[in-house]
Amino acid sequence: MAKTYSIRQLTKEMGVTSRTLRHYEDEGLLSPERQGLARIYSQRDRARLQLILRGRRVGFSLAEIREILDLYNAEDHGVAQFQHSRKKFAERIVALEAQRKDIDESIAELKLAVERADNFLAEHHAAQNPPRVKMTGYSVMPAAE
Amino acid sequence: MAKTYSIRQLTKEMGVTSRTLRHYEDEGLLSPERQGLARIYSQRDRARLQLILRGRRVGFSLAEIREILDLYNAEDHGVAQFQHSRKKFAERIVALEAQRKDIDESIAELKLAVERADNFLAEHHAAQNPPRVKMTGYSVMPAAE
DNA sequence: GCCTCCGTTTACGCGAACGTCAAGATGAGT
DNA sequence: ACTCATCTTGACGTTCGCGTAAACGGAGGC
Repeated sequence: MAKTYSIRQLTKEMGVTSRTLRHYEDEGLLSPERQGLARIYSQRDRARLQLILRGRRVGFSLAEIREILDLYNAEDHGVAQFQHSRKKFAERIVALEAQRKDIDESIAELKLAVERADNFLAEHHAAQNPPRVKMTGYSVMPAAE
Repeated sequence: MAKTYSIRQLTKEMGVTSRTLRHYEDEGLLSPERQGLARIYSQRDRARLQLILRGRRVGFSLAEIREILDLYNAEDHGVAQFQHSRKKFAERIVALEAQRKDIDESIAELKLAVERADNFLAEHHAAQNPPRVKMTGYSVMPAAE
């Protein structure tokens, strides 16, 4: 028999609440089997959940995630549908690459900020009780553009 | 005289509405000067706005952005404050790097999906009117884990 | 004087993504 | 049979990030 999961198991493993899983079900992102009332999650459900959560972490809305999942999930497609899917996927890729650029830039800026803090702390390590200090040189903002 | 911007100019340049700028001001993210009632945005305001918008694109909440901006912006810090800032910045960097990993994985998966679509379309290009086709091999989901 | 922009404040509204009760079903253990 | 944990289905509440009127204030052109 294929391995299955209770709702509790899955919430603990994935770090979400049961409410979240039910919400995803309401939104059509998951559709676990039932044993009576209880939900029984399959490996496939678990895999979908992982995709959903990663989608969320990269900023997709649940509606967007559902769309992607539907495109993946289709069992019965014509050529036109495949072309449509391909196009959608390609669009997502472009958006994600732009987002990665934003992230890289943010990281670079934060690293600069860390460096400046380190410099400051190094300077004022020997000095005892530096009572108050004005920011030197670099103004309030990192250089824009 | 340093260059300044009206609210309209800034909205057009940045692709946001005036409501958004006022909202950021309400939230303490911007504080443009005034000429009477009218807002006058400086270069610094513009730079901050760019940071805000990029922050939003990478998934920061306005509260988080304000915190980062405040850390940047402080004019008068003690050693303890600098240490605190440094720590916060470092945490953000770690989070962003994790996020970049998620993005890279998402991109990789979407590229696979595009490839599969291309394969399908190549196969069924010569064939006329492929009426209906079942997904072959790869199941509903990409391999989990 | 009046129109037309561009700007302002105040404030209610909204969709997304859940949180948070309330009230009950179901099975396992004693 | 009783308790207990774990599940269920509503259904209203909350936070965030603005959208969207409503109502008004100058400044410039005709």
